[in-house]
Amino acid sequence: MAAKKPSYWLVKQEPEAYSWSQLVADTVTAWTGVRNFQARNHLRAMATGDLVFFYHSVSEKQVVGLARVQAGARPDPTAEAGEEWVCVDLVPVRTLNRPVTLGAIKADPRLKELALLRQSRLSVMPVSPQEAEVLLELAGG
DNA sequence: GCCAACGTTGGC
DNA sequence: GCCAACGTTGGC
Repeated sequence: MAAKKPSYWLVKQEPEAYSWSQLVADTVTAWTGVRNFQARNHLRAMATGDLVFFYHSVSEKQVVGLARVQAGARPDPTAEAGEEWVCVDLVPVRTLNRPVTLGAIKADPRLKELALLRQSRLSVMPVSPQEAEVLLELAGG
């Protein structure tokens, strides 16, 4: 049976809280602490092998890396008992050749529907295959 | 530092 | 169930 094509996602984090370089150093991290229902639903929809753009918010405002979902959603160990938050395990794939800045994303009409622009506070969001292709192109391959 | 967007909380 | 108040996020 052929492997299912991976879906693409984007996660947002302030580099001061947890940076891409920290993920590279850790080699794997549990993406815990998401406390928003919409973001949680996106986490739940992630499958092993899906690819995840890593965006540094606030101080940098740029996509800096590409990660992969090592294991799909499982209960978030940092959640209070009785709550139903989930997390996924992310591993770094590679650092982008060139970071893709928020300005560059805004300037590209092909990315105008990107959830990052339309819902600035959402921290986990889907990226269409077409949008992923554009992001990778802007990142220099 | 400011402010807009938006999610949550609590009074009614 | 509505909505004002409040807290947080994140761009500028």
